[in-house]
Amino acid sequence: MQALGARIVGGSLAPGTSIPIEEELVSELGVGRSAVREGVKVLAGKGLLETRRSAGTIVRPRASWNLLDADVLSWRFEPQPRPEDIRVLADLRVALEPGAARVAAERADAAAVRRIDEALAALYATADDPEPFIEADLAFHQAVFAAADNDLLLYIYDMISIALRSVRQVHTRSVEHNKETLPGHERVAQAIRRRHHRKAEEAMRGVVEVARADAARSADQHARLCC
Amino acid sequence: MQALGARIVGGSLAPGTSIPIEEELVSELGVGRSAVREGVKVLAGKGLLETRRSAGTIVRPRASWNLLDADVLSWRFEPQPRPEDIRVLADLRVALEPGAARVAAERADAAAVRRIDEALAALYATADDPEPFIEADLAFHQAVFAAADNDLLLYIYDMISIALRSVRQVHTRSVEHNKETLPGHERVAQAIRRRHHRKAEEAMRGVVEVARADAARSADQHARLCC
DNA sequence: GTTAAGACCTTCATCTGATGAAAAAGTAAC
DNA sequence: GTTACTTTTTCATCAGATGAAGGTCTTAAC
Repeated sequence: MQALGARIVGGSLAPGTSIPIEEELVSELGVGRSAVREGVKVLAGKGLLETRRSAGTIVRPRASWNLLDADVLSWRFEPQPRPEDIRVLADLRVALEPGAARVAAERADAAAVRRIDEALAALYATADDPEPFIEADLAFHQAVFAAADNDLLLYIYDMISIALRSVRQVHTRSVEHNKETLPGHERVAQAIRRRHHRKAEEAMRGVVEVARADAARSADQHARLCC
Repeated sequence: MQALGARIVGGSLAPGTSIPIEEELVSELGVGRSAVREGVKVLAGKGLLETRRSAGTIVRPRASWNLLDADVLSWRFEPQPRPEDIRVLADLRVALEPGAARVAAERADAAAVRRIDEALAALYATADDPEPFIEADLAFHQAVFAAADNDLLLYIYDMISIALRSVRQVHTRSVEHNKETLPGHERVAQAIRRRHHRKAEEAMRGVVEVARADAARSADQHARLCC
């Protein structure tokens, strides 16, 4: 399943083409027919494959893939995310997070606010330490999504955080840079605490717009350095 | 797969409990062991199940389900969505769509703008006809998401539209009501056409806030009528 | 009585072989 | 050239066997 999935999402098995027949996969991957069939069925369940009797198994068009499946996201971002994917991710955050912060300000109960404040404290506590800071950052944003009391929204953020973890190595975040982001996060937390949805949204927009600009810059540098 | 998935998402197989062993499912569902195993594997791929050797197969906690999987969403919203799920869906649109419209205004190319205008025309053309109007409405919002040039965002909307199709029967939309929503949609299209991201966002917020208020009202009425 | 090592049992994991069904491809008749 | 038939390919499903991993139970030593 992993082998096939990574090949499809990675692009070496293009949509529309048919994958080797069961028997060939058995010998190629060195497993039994049952294993092949179960793997193919799982990938079909994720929208990557479609099996047709007597016509083989073909790779479905990208439009029908479960793009927000944890495995599919990993195969897409894991080894080295493409610059285009980094843009997509940054844009998605800009589109989503301000609105999520707004709903969080509308729906947050006392416990949710407390968890956001704790996450904010962890952010301040780790500002000098790049690695833990990234985790604290992810935890802060997750706490905001959790405050919106909406499992679909929280699920989307969890998938985004999978991708963000893969992208973070591209970001060359300095300690100074981390500290600069603290006031923005503080404003988000404060607005949610005061149930001020407009301010929560604007504060979060500030945070993710900065992140998007950073990502664009990092992607540029990265492209210049390695190519 | 369908039978088990619907039972899990529907709640009659609670998280943490173990499902019947393979042999029992074989006789219960009237299929072979291979079919059972393939189905269980697919559900495991969607995060609903977890198999452990010698310990049976258990239902995973809700937090690890692929909530934005098309099948999982169908099982959740299909027969009759719960009022709580309608709220979740309406909140998700409020959180997501204004931001998506903003990014659409930033990224839309000429072809994307044209497709939005076509969808808008279809909206006007079907305003007197409730059923086609709903489809035109879904198509308009999809065109906006498509304009953002972001496959993850578009995927999220496609999943939302699956849920919206199930919810629409709850909405008792009148022809007058439909016509009242036209100016809002017009404003969204115009703002995107003019690449005015702030206005696109505000216009879309107006549209989805109205939809949220309608949904809340309909859910109330529905609850009163049937219980 | 307590404890720990060993046998045993349950259950999923995987392989293999066989049969069936559906669709495509080839073939022959007209 | 078209149509109807046959063959082949390939997935769908069932059934049986073996293996591995984890839990449970017995039993014997202390």
